[in-house]
Amino acid sequence: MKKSALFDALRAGILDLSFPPGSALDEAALCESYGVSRTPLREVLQRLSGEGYVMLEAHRGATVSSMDLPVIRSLIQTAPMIYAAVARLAAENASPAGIKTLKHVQSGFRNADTPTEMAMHNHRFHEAIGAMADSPYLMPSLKRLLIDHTRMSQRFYDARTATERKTIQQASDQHDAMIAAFEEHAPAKAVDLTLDHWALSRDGIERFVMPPPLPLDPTQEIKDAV
Amino acid sequence: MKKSALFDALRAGILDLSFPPGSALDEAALCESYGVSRTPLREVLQRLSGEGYVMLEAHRGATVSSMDLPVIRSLIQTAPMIYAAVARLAAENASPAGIKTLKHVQSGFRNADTPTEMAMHNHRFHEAIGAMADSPYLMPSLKRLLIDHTRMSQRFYDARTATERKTIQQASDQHDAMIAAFEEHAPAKAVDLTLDHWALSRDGIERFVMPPPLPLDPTQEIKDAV
DNA sequence: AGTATCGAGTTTGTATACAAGTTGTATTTC
DNA sequence: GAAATACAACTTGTATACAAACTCGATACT
Repeated sequence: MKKSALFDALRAGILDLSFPPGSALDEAALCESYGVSRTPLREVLQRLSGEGYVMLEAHRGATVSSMDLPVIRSLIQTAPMIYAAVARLAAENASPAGIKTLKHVQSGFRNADTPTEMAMHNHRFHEAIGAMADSPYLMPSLKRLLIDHTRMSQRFYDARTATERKTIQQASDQHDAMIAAFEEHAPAKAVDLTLDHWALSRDGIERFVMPPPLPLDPTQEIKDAV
Repeated sequence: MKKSALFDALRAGILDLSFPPGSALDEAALCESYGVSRTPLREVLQRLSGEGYVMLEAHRGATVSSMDLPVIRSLIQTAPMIYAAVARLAAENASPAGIKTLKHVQSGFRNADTPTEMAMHNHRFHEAIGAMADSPYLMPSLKRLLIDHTRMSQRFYDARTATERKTIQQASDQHDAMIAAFEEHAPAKAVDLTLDHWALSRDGIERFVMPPPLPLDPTQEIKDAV
């Protein structure tokens, strides 16, 4: 069980940006802090690489997958299509068991109180939709998508203004509506809701990519940037 | 380089069905025959598992991913959508370099003389389209799809009748037409051609899933089934 | 006779030692 | 003083030995 704990820890750390995109992962240090030897650690890194969390280059170690501009462009271009396709299948294949886990995850999402926790529950929510869609071929893309989407939405859930809090509430309501659409096997409705949900999320991504401009006073600027 | 050779060998063996779906892969035996120790072999298996070639269960070793009926249903349901999406992006993002490799792979496809070689070149052809589409989020699904599609199309390229040979010729012509559509940045055209191409392939899959009925004589039937 | 339990044998998982490769620094040369 | 090369330190890759888990057959019990 030690190995899976290590896997989950690294995965969570990458998703919540404690391991920043592009940063190098030191084998020795990770072995030390998780108390495993290099063999299982390396197997974990291989798995993480297979799922798109890290990049593995020969003789050069592991680095957290980057999130540069072309990647973000790709995400915005591809995400709605994949989410919509998954939603359609989920509505078609919805099972009582699937709906139940979905409701459970969603209640966890509603009760979350830190931005990171919200982002993680949102991740699980959409992963659960993928599981219900039950398509071994779409799942890999969905998972890949969710990695970057979750990383970018860290800012989304860090609500600072009343407007932002309202937006989050809106996203949560959309989750509920989506569950209802799945439950009544309404693919078209599920797709529409999913696209609305995506549109909402897009704004958060834009805030992540283009943060508010720094103050014009240079000394202030340096202080804020740290 | 030994490790990547091992990876390619296993990958090719799985795609051409020399390792049948569902069969177990013995670590010791593979180490023996490829002359590597278990550590790199296991890393290769991890990678293959990440890409969907094998299933890895704890304390239970690696098995070649199966191709049971639900999976095939999923494939038929999902494939056209993914292929179409990839084709659209490929047409939009087509680059001279991408077109060049596509033409190269296609000439290899035309000159292939065994069913396996044809299936492999077809695999590479569609992988090259995926590369040109340049979407890190669609690629994983495309690759997953191609694994099973290639395994199922082994029968497709094993032409026994004049009709079957004609069908293969038709598929090859479609490849050429698709390249042309990419080259002139015509997404709609590329999508249409891709869907036609898929329709053709579907018949081959049906022949794979539902082989011609066995003779009615029971003794004959048992002999053939072995 | 059927089922449950124990144990030998086999297979998988982990740790560690060693080999090979890469990076960065220092020294030498132009 | 700048550039190139060689060396040293460090990081990654591989082999092997050992530990843990599972399988399957034999024996005992219901």
